[in-house]
Amino acid sequence: GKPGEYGYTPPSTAAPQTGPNSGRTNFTNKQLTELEKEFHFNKYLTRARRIEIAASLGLNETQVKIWFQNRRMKQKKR
Amino acid sequence: VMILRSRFLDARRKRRNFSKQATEVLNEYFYSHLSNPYPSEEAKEELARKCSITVSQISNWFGNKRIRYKKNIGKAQEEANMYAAKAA
DNA sequence: TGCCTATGATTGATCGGCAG
DNA sequence: GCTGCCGATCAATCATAGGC
Repeated sequence: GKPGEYGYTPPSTAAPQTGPNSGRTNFTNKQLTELEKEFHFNKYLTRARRIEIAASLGLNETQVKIWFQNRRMKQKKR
Repeated sequence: VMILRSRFLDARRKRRNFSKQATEVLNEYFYSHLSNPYPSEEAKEELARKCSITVSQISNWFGNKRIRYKKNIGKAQEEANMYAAKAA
């Protein structure tokens, strides 16, 4: 979702490219387990490590990058 | 779909509704700032004290309220008028 | 007791702003 | 000029609470 000016936002009419929501990724349990394991080892990823993780889990770099970003924010919240 | 929701078995899922007084305070703030229902960090802290809940819970409440209000502008109008009258 | 709606929490992804 | 991160938010969804 995109944050923005408060007001009515018409539902997106974009056709789902793949799966229920083309926009939201549904990570598998295995992917989450591996990402979590990596996070406990390193809170930040280097470009090289990110590419490695993404490839091994069948995800793209952006998904891995965003996951770590959200994970850090989650940890900070508690 | 067999997506293991085991991760959702998080204890935090065992929520409890906020007190009626807390909801009153939150709704009063929301409807009196309807044109820009985004409380500052300071405002959130004050609301958190008044409602005896955490700042994160205040953020969650406003996040849910903003989205759900927009999806029901018509139905929520009644609630909006109620709090507008209360404010006046 | 069962079902449906209300509601708090979670999370992948986006937006604006800042730093390198 | 471009990329990553932070903080806040969005939007969809989950799971339970509450009402009938």
